[in-house]
Amino acid sequence: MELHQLRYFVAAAEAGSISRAAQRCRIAQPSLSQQIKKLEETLGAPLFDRMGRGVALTDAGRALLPRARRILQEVQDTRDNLDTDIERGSGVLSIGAIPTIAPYLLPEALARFRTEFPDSTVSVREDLTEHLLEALADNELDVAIMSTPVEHELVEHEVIGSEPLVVVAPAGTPLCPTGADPGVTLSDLRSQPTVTLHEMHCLGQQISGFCADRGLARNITCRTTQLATVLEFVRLGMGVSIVPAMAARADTSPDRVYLRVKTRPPTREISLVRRAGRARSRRVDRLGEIMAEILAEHERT
Amino acid sequence: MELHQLRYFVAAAEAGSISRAAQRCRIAQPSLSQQIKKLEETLGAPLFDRMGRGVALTDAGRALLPRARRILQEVQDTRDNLDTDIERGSGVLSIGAIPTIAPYLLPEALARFRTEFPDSTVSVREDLTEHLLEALADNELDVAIMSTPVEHELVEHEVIGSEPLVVVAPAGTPLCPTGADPGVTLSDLRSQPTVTLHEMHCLGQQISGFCADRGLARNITCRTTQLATVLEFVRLGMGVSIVPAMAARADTSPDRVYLRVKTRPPTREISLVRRAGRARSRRVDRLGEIMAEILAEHERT
DNA sequence: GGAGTTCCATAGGCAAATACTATAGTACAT
DNA sequence: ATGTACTATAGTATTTGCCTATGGAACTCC
Repeated sequence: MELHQLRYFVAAAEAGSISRAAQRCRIAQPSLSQQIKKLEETLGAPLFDRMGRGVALTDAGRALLPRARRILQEVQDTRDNLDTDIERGSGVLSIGAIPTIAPYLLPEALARFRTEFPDSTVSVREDLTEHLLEALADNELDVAIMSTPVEHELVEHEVIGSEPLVVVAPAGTPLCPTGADPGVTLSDLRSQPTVTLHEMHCLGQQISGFCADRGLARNITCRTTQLATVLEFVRLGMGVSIVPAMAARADTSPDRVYLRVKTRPPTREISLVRRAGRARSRRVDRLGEIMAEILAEHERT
Repeated sequence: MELHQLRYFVAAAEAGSISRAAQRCRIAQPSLSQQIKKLEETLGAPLFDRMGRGVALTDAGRALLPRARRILQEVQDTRDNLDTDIERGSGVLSIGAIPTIAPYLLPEALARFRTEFPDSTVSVREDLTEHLLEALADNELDVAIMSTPVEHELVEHEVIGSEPLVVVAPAGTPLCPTGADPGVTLSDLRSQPTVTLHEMHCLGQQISGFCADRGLARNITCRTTQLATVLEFVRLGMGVSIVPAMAARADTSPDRVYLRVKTRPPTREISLVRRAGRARSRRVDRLGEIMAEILAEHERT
């Protein structure tokens, strides 16, 4: 079954004549006859009654006609609307994000994104940096959001913002005696029991790095693989921790307090990562801008 | 844009590789490359990013993918379901009927028909016998319901029933003095003012024929082109008339009485008429059976 | 009723399009 | 740096669709 065969079939059905249909299709009559015949052979049923004067649909032809029209219409629609579809960002976009960013940045970003690209379907994958990089290299993802630096030859990144890491402590912690300035220094944590994120997360590694850099040997009592678990331990008074500011923003519990680091505050850099060599995607570009805006808003407040 | 190009495109998008897609499509890799290239040219946009290791969709490719899948699905559905569609009588059937039958027989017949062929679309044309015959000859109609005899070389008919013609008179007419037997003879009409249907209708001609046959010279006061108009004149006492029994059945007015003709009652024969040389249509056959059933029911009551 | 016209099917040739083999070029992996 | 995997290109073979010519059947007109 081929598209031109369907076209010829519909033309013949509408014209009631193979000759006239051939004229309208601007081909010779035998060509149209031949293609109709082929179509009948592939479908296994005669489509027309031939009778000297013109042709008339059989039951099979009557059944095929609306289907053929629909298929041809879909093809025409594709031709007509593909440019618009591209413009409007139709189709599936696969986005990756690391677990310490995804829940805090993606919902807001994708909400704004969807208002701009209502026809867009987004597929989100939440995974560790290294897995996301592999997925990008394998073209399974169109873009990923993660924290730089990243190490991968096939991948290129674009910094879209940064955010401070802050100290989280149980409410009523002796770390913040005065209400005037709730800041701390990292060395204030030396005496504190500490809950920390597993170093499988890049954030866990970054935090370890900051502490080592500043000569802080932490008293780690617990190491978990989810930020949500870290926060729950903190709430229960098991210790303090260091978490990204976006996690602090999202926290509504009265049982935890967040303290900024006064001197040399640690930060992490957030980047949009793409497979090198791929054409720019309007939607990916725009998603990066949206996330940059959100991070900038965070920084201002 | 061709179906095999869409197939190759979808295969390449799903495989993420032109080589693997070619394997799955059981063609050589350069052939698939070439067809993708042609598709890109006709659409005016690159569909893939090529990068040594596999291919990845561009914005245009992402937009095309769902449309291509839909088209291919429609084609597959057509292959898979055409036989079922034929069986179930899908598609448009064009039916003709003369005006003195259509309103009395078609609604009931098509109601039953639709319960048997719910996917069927029916197009009804109401016209005079000669026009219907032309339409049949031109294959504009699949079948027509009319009163035999019909004169046309290209057409064949099948009698599906017959019905008596009855006398209609204003309520309180002196024609039926006794309640015991409401029948009349045609010669009873001799003294009556008469309303009659125009002879453009075959029924009008048939009635004239009957009267002439029986030596009845009518006193025609009015000649109209619609049975409904005839009946209205009768209601107002302008005269009596002769109408088909199916019109009597449909009449609920208390202002008219219907009287059967006792001796040599006139009847008309009702037939299913088709273009000669066309393959039998299950739906047309069944429609004829349904109408025959209805006419038989009429006769019994 | 017969000649002419119209229409569809078949046959054979031609051109275009598609598929194949071979190979070059590029990116990635070891 | 070499080898492997993948895509693109070139050239050839084959298929396929379209064309012209023609035959046969049906309808029309005289």
